Amino acid sequence: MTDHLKTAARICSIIEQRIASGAYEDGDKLSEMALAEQLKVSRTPLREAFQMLDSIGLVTLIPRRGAFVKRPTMTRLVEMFEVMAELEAWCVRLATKRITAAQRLYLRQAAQDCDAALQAGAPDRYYEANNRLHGMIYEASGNQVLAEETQRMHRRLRPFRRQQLDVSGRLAKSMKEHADILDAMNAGDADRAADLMRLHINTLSSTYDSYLTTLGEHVRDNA
Amino acid sequence: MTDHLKTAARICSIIEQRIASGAYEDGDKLSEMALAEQLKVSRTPLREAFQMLDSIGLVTLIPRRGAFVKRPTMTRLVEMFEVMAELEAWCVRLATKRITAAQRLYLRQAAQDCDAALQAGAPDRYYEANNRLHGMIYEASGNQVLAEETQRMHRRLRPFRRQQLDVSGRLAKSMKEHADILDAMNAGDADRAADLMRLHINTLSSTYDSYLTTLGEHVRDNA
DNA sequence: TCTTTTTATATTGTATACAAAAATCATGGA
DNA sequence: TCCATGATTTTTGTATACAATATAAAAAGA
Repeated sequence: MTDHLKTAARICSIIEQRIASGAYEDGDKLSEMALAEQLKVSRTPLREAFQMLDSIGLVTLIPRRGAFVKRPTMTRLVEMFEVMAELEAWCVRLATKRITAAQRLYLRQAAQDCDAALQAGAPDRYYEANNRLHGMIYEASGNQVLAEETQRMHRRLRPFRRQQLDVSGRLAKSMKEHADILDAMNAGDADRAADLMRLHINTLSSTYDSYLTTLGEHVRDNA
Repeated sequence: MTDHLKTAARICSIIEQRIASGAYEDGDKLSEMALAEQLKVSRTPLREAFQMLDSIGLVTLIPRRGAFVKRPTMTRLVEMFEVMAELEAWCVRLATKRITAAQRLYLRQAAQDCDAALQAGAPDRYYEANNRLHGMIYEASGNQVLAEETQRMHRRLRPFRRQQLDVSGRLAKSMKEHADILDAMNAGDADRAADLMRLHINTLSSTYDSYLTTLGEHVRDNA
């Protein structure tokens, strides 16, 4: 293998997308032999991928029985966003108080890169800069464990994210929200920064609404 | 294998304990062949265990190079407790508003079982009932994802927990704190319940101080 | 003697082989 | 016809084999 970037992770991403896109339905059995042949890998790295998927809650591994698709319901997706919003809000609250001068510079740079990518209409660059901006806030929280957990939750939401161009000026709105959050941070207003972040994540979550249609599910009036 | 309870998890626990106890030092290379022979398993389940340990941050997996022990520093352990405290506080805040009648009953039962085990001087039963109590609060939050993440963090802290009998009336103090938290929940005072939970976790964290000595590390005046 | 290049050894990543358990199918009885 | 029991086939869990890379050791050159 010249992949260098391990096969299991690649397989994991593929199956992830299939689950998110609805190619697999909830409860579907993932046959090792069939998938191994289809994806041109042996069972060993495939089983590794299954474990990854299990750890992010997209499949259920039942001993001696196999891997079964666990497609998140809309309710569960909302719950993931609730957790995400709260984690990020906490990060930004801590970061407001603890951020270093260097981190502040990197953060400003990431925000500028977001802006530039938006102007240039380059969604890939926007995506990268946006991740860098959020990741920098996690780090600036000064709590490495919190940063890792938040990053993990971010990663878990990724497959359900619409990777589309800017529809209805959503990205522009995000930019404005970023600016407001950074302003609150610079002003040292941790509570406001946290509240703004919560709103920001909720705004993002609305872009996942399309998931609902592919799900054919009624939203429970919970959460 | 008649284990039924998968070997990888068992291996994972063993290595976990070795790391926590200081049998392995930070940075130690975990040789697959050597460990496989020592633990009487093949490389396959051993590598599974390595991945588990990687996912809970106790080893670093470097491609084509191997698994290396990543022993948490005291700072990191404190960070884990910070996250734990915040997650549990959030759980109890939500639970105060959302708990069902049935869950309230189970919660009360778990608290009584804690008490009974304490009176009987049965640490194993206390341990089980205590886990049940906390787990019930996670569930009662009504956010399944939050509950899972909190449970996960609880699991991660387990190897660093002193599994000792009641020293200096610590368990009795815990009991009182449980009672106060449940009182606040019953009174519908979410903020107070959350604050009390934070204090409760911080009390628990002090019992991990012994880790410091085995670590031979100076606590940074951070966090 | 020290550095660099080449060769040999050891270790990881992946594929395959084998054993045990589960699922499927078939047969037999009520 | 339906259910139960037993044989057959799949499928999973673990061990091993093989290929590719990294580590070490040795040899050559400065």
